[in-house]
Amino acid sequence: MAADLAFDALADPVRREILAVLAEHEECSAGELSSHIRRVGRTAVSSHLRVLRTAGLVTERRTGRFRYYSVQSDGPAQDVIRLLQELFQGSLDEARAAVGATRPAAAPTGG
Amino acid sequence: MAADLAFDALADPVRREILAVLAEHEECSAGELSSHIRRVGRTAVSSHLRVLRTAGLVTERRTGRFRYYSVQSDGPAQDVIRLLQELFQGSLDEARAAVGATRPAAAPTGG
DNA sequence: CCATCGTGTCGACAGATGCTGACCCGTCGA
DNA sequence: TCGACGGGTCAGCATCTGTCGACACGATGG
Repeated sequence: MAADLAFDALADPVRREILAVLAEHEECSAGELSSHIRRVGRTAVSSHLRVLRTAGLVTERRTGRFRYYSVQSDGPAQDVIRLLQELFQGSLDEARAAVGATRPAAAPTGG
Repeated sequence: MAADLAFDALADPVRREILAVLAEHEECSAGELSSHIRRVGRTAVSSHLRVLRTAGLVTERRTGRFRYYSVQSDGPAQDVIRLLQELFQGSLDEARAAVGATRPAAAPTGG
């Protein structure tokens, strides 16, 4: 299950920090990211970025010699959230129906 | 943040399996749990149970020489779900209002 | 009281993971 | 073409974590 990779990727605090930075700035280059994440070096950030990409939690956009990363909301991330809701809010059908939008990709909303 | 422990606890597939069993059976003794989780021994299950308890994802109820475990939906589990929604569905105000009881970013109880 | 059962905990070991410095590749500017 | 810069990858090292076997402890039953 793709969610496996995602859960694993989300377990690391540095990776969650990267995700948080990305969530705020919409899009960041690898260098910008490592500037924000001062607790570890550029190499480490690069490694984490790879893990996040493999897990399908972020997407990469290459432009010239820069690589811009951004959060990928649809896909594994949604699987994780849904799985968690099933586990901890097992009878939240109503809530899920209410939020409706929790549907994965295939939506007209550009990503 | 309490969610840190929870994220860490959720990263292990065996622990997620334990949670899944608990979600289905409502409540299980340690022995029952290790019967369902055949992939690892009783000792390992016990260790995982400790991690899950420390993370606040399950609760223990002692009766005689048995210990019954069950999912603890409120607490860290909700923090995790909320954090994930902020990260990946940043503008889910409507959804949060629908499921109710959730506060917007601004970090609630300092923790 | 003693045997047995249900469980948690300890010590040891193997495999996984994160961090860093060094190195290689591709792009941009002179 | 050459140098500078952005950025990924590799090898090495320290540490963490999962798993198991053995053992300790409280509870139940004869």
